[in-house]
Amino acid sequence: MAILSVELSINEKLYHRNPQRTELGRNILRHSILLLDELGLEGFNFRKLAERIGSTEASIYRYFENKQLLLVYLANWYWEWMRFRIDMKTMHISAPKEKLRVAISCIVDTAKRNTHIEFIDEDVLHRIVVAEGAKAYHNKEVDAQNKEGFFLSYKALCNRIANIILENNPSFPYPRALASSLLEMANNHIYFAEHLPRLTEVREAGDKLKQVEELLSYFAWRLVFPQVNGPEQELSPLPGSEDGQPN
Amino acid sequence: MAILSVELSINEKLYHRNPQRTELGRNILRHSILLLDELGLEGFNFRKLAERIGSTEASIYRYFENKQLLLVYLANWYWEWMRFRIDMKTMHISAPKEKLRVAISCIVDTAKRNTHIEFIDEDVLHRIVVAEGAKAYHNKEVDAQNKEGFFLSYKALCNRIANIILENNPSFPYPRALASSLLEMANNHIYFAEHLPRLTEVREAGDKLKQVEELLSYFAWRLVFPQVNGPEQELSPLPGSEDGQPN
DNA sequence: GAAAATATGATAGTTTTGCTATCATATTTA
DNA sequence: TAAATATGATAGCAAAACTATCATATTTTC
Repeated sequence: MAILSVELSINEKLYHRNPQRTELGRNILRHSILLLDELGLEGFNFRKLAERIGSTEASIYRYFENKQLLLVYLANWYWEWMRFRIDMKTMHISAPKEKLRVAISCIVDTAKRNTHIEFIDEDVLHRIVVAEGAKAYHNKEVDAQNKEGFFLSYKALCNRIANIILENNPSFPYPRALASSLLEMANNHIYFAEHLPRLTEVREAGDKLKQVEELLSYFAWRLVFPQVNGPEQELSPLPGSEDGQPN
Repeated sequence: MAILSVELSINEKLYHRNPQRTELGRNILRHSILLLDELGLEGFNFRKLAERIGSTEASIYRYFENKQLLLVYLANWYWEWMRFRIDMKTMHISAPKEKLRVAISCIVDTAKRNTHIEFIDEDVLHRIVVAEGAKAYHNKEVDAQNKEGFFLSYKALCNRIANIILENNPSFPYPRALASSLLEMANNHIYFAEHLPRLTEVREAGDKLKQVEELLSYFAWRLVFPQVNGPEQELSPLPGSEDGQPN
């Protein structure tokens, strides 16, 4: 379990002052993650965050223009981190199928990290991305923000996964669409299992992340290799258990 | 082109006063859709809406508790409307494949309506659902709101589609997950094509909705009928055109 | 058709959010 | 040691997110 001191590179236009470089900045990152998790984006604001870390609103505004951009920053951090993990874990693999399997396990975040970054709680950040991530790009400023490169990390991540898909099937017609759909599905089904279980077969009980991984594998395999049935081992990931849940 | 005067039934807990029943209520619905489309959820508020329709903030609060619940109301309206369309258009069909094809065309909203409701601009509402729909359930109150039944329409819709999937393949292990994923994918890929085109193969040019329909069909067919290739006609919906778009 | 109930508008006010400005002081860097 | 930079303290403002009250329509009911 190494301590990663390498700074992830995040688009500089996302902040006024680089939060990874100062004590206050790292405090803002650490506690914004915790507070966003507690309150949700709508309940969260810079005043509460300042209070929590014993600083002032004005100081926080010196780092981030507003909470939406802080969210975009955190999302970028997550996307960069996921791409880094995928690269790390697929680098030495040559078999395309195994690469795809590993990528999917990174997407659902089951590929347990052997690295930690002191000021980012990755599990809590994962929850935030699951619950609030889509809000990073669902707003009226998307086009302007996209022009500034705020979503380059997401696109690079998507592209990385799309390439692995193409390595498996060079004539697959929708590599990017499948990649982005796998990314979105991972978040959605984790969220649905917890809050709107009627929208998915993934169950809160047991290892939810493992189930999501199986779901994504099932989809990816059937789509990318139309005649085959699954990532070597399983044929039908989930027994069609009659659900007893009412919600 | 009939005028539908039937009131869609929306969970009564979503409003204080039924907006479909009064002139002001219908004005709120009509103009909230237009204004949400213009400003996005974050830029939208009841003051601006009141100004737009020549009423007052207080009057609008007599109908809806806040803008988030108004959004949930509109989303419910959309879900109910989609389910109604699917039922209408599949009712007389007995072939499961054809049912699924029709359902998908309803999901992406290409199944052009032959009905209109005077105070709802369905095309604009569709844009709102695409851009803001996910915010209806991504908030800290989901669990409480779910308990109140605010998402019953979405679940019923998802269930409807899941049943059509099962009619096509009774042993398909993820009918609900596929149904909700198709619903989410429809919105996402329309949005991506417009704002983040690197995340999808769907192109802004040409008939975007038709392309999304082909994408969803491709996915659904490969998943539900693993040996077959598409909804009768096409084998490979999109030629792998090298993309010249930079975003 | 009068009385009662209900809906709207007008106005005002409260609290919270989102954000900017200024100044003093601490800390770092040159 | 001087200069630059970062933070904290404080203040303030405009807008958002409501709530309350009262007068006047309008509708409903008896």
